[in-house]
Amino acid sequence: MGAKERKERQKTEMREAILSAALKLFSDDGYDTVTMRKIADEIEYSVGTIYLYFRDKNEIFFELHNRGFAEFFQKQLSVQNIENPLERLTAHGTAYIQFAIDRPEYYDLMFISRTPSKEINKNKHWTEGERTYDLLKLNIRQAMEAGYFKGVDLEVAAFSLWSFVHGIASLFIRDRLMMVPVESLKPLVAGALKFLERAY
Amino acid sequence: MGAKERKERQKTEMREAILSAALKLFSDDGYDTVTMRKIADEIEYSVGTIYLYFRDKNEIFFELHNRGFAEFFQKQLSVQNIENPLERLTAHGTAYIQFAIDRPEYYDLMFISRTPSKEINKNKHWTEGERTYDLLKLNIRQAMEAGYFKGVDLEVAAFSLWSFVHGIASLFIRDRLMMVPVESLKPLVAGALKFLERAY
DNA sequence: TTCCCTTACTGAACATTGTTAATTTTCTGA
DNA sequence: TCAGAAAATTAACAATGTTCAGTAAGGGAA
Repeated sequence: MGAKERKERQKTEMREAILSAALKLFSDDGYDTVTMRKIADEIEYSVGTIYLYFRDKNEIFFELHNRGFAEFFQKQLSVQNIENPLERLTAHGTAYIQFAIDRPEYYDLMFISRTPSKEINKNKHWTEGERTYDLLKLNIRQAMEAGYFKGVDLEVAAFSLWSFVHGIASLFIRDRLMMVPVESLKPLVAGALKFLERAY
Repeated sequence: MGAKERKERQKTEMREAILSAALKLFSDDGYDTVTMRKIADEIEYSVGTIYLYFRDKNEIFFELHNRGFAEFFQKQLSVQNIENPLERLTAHGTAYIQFAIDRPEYYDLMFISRTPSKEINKNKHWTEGERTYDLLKLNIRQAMEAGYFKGVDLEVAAFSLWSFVHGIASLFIRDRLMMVPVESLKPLVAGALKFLERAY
């Protein structure tokens, strides 16, 4: 009598297949070259079928945005075992930027593209973004307890640190660093993170 | 015998008209809603005509990008009379962010959108961006002479400061600041700039 | 097994986009 | 005035997201 359950399972499997296909295309050539027809070809169904599982293209990209965050959050957590709060914060920043470099399409979708922000604006609540922000605040709070950020408001510190790493990541991803030679990018980023420590 | 000259003038006037029309549409509803046909309607010519004056849509947006920079550079220069290097740098940052808030579409086109970066990549040289970057470096150098940024590399400092303000601007423009209430945005930005001063 | 209703899927069609090229209109200089 | 050049138009093309009438498949009851 598991007919209903099987139906459910098939439904999620199909959604899964669509998302995987979209992700594949998207990682290969960037998300603005992904078309509904290409996705349909990839899963070997017709275009119309996709619309039985997703309201529209935005919804697909919003789901991919969520997957990006899942992977991102893993990476973020991997530095949490570092004892020294200062070191941990900088490692946190490095991991952030490294994610942007390794997974530029994901980063773009999560923090730059307008595509998912329309979806986000509907519920007026960006769960994934907030979770990341909270982790950052946690690490800053612990650094504060260790004597850093004297006289600095927690919100201000979190906003500043996030803006800083996001600025680096998004200038890189959207190709606005032509004036710095590629080979000096890495030391520049490391230097910038060291520089920011002076404000801690 | 000024026929040739008149032709030239008419040509630039037409380009001008097209750019103005594009700018109008673009400021009203955002650049991704601007279509060639809407521009054509606006200037009361047919679509094809636009292609006699611009190679393609990218070229139009690249020109708008240049205009954005002209306005931007004006604003940037307006803080150059401030004597104190520290104050001047922070005013520089404030002016940067204020431009992004006042002219979000321009800022987006100049520093975020992929549209003009394709055009930029052709000559492999981003004149407008470099000019801005040089002004920033000038101000940092003068702050260094006044004793700030001890032991910091000029390139690192410039990269850091730019990333910082760009991070703020682009998170704002691309709607990724849902977790901060609108009313606290202004003090947050001011606080962030003050916070960064600690690293100077 | 057979029948029928629900569910799943298809694919042609639509409107909108940037871009092109053949055609028509306008201008210009002898 | 008129032929050649320049400017402008318009229909067309391919690609896009999305919809919907039609077709196929599935599954429970007789």
